[in-house]
Parts: sequence; structure tokens; C-alpha cells
Amino acid sequence: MLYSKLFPKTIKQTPQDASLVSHKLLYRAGFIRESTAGRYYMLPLGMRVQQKIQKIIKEEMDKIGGQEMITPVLHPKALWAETNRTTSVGFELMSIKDRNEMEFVLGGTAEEMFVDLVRKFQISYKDLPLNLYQFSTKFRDELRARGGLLRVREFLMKDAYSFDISEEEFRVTYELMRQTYSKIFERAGLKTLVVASDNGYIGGEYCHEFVVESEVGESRFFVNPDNSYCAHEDIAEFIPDKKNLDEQEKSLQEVEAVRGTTMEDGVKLHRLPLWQQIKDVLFVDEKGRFILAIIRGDFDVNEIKLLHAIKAYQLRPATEEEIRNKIHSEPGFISPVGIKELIEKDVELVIVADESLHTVKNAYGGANKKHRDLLNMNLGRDYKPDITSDIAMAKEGFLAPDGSGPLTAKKGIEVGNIFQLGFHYSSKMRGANFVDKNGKPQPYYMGCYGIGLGRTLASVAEVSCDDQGIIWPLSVAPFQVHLVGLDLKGESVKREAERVYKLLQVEGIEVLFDDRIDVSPGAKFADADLIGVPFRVVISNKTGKTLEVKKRGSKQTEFLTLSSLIETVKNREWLIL
RNA sequence: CGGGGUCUAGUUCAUCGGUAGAACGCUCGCUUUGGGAGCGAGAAGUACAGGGUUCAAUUCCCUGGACCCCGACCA
Repeated sequence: MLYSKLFPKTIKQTPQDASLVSHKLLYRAGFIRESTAGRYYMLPLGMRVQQKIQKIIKEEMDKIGGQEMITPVLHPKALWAETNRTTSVGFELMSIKDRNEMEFVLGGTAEEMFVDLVRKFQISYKDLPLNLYQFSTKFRDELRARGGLLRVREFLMKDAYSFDISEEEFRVTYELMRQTYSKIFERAGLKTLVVASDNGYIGGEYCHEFVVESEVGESRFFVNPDNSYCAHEDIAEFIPDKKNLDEQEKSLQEVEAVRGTTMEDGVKLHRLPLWQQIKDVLFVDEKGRFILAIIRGDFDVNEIKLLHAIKAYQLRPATEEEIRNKIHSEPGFISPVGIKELIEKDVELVIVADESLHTVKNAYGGANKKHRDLLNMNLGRDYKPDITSDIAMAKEGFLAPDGSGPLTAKKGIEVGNIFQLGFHYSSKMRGANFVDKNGKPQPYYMGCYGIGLGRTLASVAEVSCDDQGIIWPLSVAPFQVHLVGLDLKGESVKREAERVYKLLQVEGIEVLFDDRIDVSPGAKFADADLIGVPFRVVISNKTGKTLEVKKRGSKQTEFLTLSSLIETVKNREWLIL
């Protein structure tokens, strides 16, 4: 590619709206441009990187027997209704109608489509395991797009779907996918951690995120000291420390409490530790049930865990009006003690206690009346929750669930994920069966697996760059060699540069040739650093018959012959220079 | 979904009641070639949209839109 013809050129100014390094550099170097919030043009340079990532994924997927195909972008809405996902997805579905008023959703993930396809065929156990995948644009009407390519509303994703005859067989598939994903990201130059996570709107029981550790990432997770435990904050567990279990249970006492409504106000008034206070958080779920989550005062409620405990999929905080008029309690003074006797007749209230309440005695907190508190509340004696479960949010420093030591909090970018789906879809969708050895229909055991290509690309730029620009790993770089021609007004230099350009291409090496005549060397070097191609090769009056080669990210230059350059580029095993 | 902010040349920003300016970029000419060179000339704008106030609005007010940032719950 001739740089003089490349669309577009680099720019010096940093875009006003970009806050992330990857966004700034990809923008300045001309890899991407924004269309509207969360929708990007992928420009020729960005496209080349994305295609390299795509190729790596395809190679690794095909190696394990994956078969590439493609589904329509518009999914019949009726399909999503079959699995109740028109209401339960975590992202806003985008809907569209055709001229016959037929309703479609723009695909944001494609479980139903693949199941619908597979059930059109009479498959038997002999056809399984089956692994189908596609690269397609996904649409997700995110509440808030942000961070350049990191959270967008439209993006290229590889999604794969596996079909197995049993859970045992599936575990083999799942492990294979886990290894394959690690390999894919490794080849793209990314170090990933495999983080146990919540399945959310996809369904199923367990899943793992592939996370690139980064301060700008939105995934928060915890690891134990030897990294053997690695879990997303949504599901991270820990062992709560025991508090005053040796204390005698004292008698329940109601006292006057003229205080504010925060936890701190309670601590100050009673001069008791925060952990001894009961934190009461009132939610309303999608069915309109009121959910009172109670937990030790120094812990926070984890809504994801709470959702699982009550088998619901959506929570919102109760309003002050609801607390007063429906529950007949008082904001800031809610208590599990006697609350069920107060509520309106038509109200369903579920009390969920965190297990941490077993670590404390003689707790204090509100009395369901303004400026009245209760002292010495004891679980079992004074109040009986409907459900006792782990609904606590882990925090840094808490004891890891295996007791190995304190948890460390980390942040990262989720570039891929693998999900166990089990029978979640095959049981809900009619005819999602295979025929077993006895000729009987059985639901297949499923999994699904996703990688965001744009996010992967941005993650590489985010973690692999310096002040001057991006440092692409050779495996995903838009070009392998950035040939910089200086002194091109001289005929002999120009001829030599063009000769080298052609010969490198003949060797199958991708070359970006800066053939501009009127541009100063400094400007050309700055552009080369910004774009970040792994090998910079200079030809000028000074170089003669040798080539001046500098690796992006290294300060040293070396002089090589053309043949040794070709060998160097072709035989590289390493990814980061 | 709440709070804050922004919107003027391709880009980054000035101007702040009197019909618009710089830098970078772009085009042309001369000069220049090892870390974003110099001089000169030029093209480039419905000041987000609509309404209001005013003799006069890019500027003030209102409505809408787009975009950015923060929060997303502990009563």
C-alpha cells in the first residue's frame, strides 16, 4: 500500500471526546471514526487489524471442528418470545417491522437462531458434538456507549454455539473452547485471565470471561493470592470473619433514635460498630414483589446474587413512598423484626438474609418507625428470613473462599466469554432435539461462546502502546513493514525504495510504503510510530544497498540486507517487539 | 434512568448582542529532507435545529436534538 494513497491520513490533534488511550491513538492514526454514539466506521487500517484477528479466530475454531456459517441479522421476534427473552435480555433489543408488519429484532446474540436452524434438521447422536459459529454484526442498544471501541452499540462478534449429547460430553467441549480462547488471545498478543462470571441474560449456570487486565476495563473481579480463584464481583465469594458470636444474646429493646438515615448516623448515635448494625435494603422485582435484603452493616448487597436467591431477573430500589405506604415502615428505619405484620394486604414481601448475619449477635438497627431503633436483634429469635443465602458483595482484603488468603480486586476488559447453557434453550424451544441410540428424542446440551473483535482490537492498542503511538504485535498489525522513503527526489534512492517495496510484496510481506516526496523525515517517523507497524525500514541517501531497520517499541536501529530482513519478518515467532 | 457539561472551518479552539477569527490540516508556488521545516498565496462557515426577546442574536431566554462525563442501590 502506498501511504500517499492511504485513506485517511493521520492527524495531530487528539479528538475532544476521547478519554482512553486506545481511542485517541486509533482515532489519530486513522483506524476508526465515529458515526454516532457507539457506532464506528472501521477504516482501512482498522479493517486490516480486525481481519487479522478474524483470521486467527477462524483458524483456531476450525482446528477444533468448528464450522463457520452465517445467520440473518434480523431475527423473527417470535423466536425470542419462545424463550421469553423479549423481556429478560440485559441489553435493549432493537426492533424493526417489515412492510407486512412482521416484527423482527436486530440480533444482539443468536442462541435462538442457531437452535431454530438446527431443529430444522433431524440430527442424531452421530452428528454430535456440533459446533457452529459466525462472524456477524451485533446490535445492542447499550444505555451508555463509552470508551471508543470498548463499549459500543454495533460491533463485529464471533459467536459460536455447541450442541452435545450430555453434560459429560459438553464438559469436554467447554474445556476445549476454554483452551482455544486462551490460544486465540495469546496469538493476538493479549494476556487474558479466565474469570468465573454470572450468566445473566444468556441463561445457564456457569460461564467464564476472558479478561485483559486494565484500569480502564469495566469488569471487576477478585483473585486469591495464587490466582487459582478468579471470580467476577457479581459472583465472587468470600468467608466472612466471625464477630461477637461468644456474646450472650441480650433481650430485644426498642429505644428512641433521633438520627439521620445513613448507616453512619446509626453508628454515631449508638456508639456501636458498623458491623453490628443490620443493613436493610428494599427492592421490588419484576413481578412486583418486595424484596427485603438484610445484611451485616459493613457489607454491601450484591444484586446479582440476590436475583439468583429469589429466582428473579430484575430489581429496582423501592421508593420512599412505597416504603411508607405499602410496607408501612420508614426510610432509614427499616427492620426485619415484625415487618410482615405491618405490610398492606396485597403486598408480597420476601425477606432475604445474608449469611453474614450468622456472624454477629445482638445487632441493632431501625424499628420500622421514624426515630425508633431496636437493639439486640438476633437471627432466628427475633426475625426469621424467608431465604438465607450469600448475597454479599466481596471486597478487597476479604478472605478468599478457599481460605488461601485475602482477595485482591482487579479490573479488566472482557474480550470474550464462554457460557454453559445446558438445556436452557433446548428445553424451552420445541423440537430442539437429537435422536439418541434408542431412537428417542433428547434435548441437546448446549454452550455458547463469544468474542468481540473490535473490543479485542482496542484492547491490544490499550495495553500495547507508548507516547508516540500504538505498538502492534506482528500477528495483528495492519502491515508487517512500514517502508519509509527519504530523499525520494533523488532518482536512485527512489528506484531503490520502489524495488524493495516490490520485492517485499513478492515475498508475501505486507508493506506500507511512505512514498511522499514533500514530507519531512520527522513527519514520516512520527506517522510510522503512531500507526505502529512492527518493522520500520528506512531507505535514504545514507542507506545505500543496506536497509535501516528499527522495531517499533525499540530504540535501536540495525542495518540489514534485504534477504535478512525478509527472513527476520517471516520467521518471527514472537508477537510483541 | 438521574445529575453535570458541550455544540462556531475538516480538526482543536477563540469571539460573547453590531453579519466570524487563529492554529493545525487541505490546495497552489518557491524553498527545504534524519524526529512533526520556512515564506507567500488560496479555498474552506445556514455558528446543531426551531421558536422567543431585541432596531440588531453565533452571543441572552425557551423547546427539541446530538455528543461527552459522572452516578447508577445501602434508606
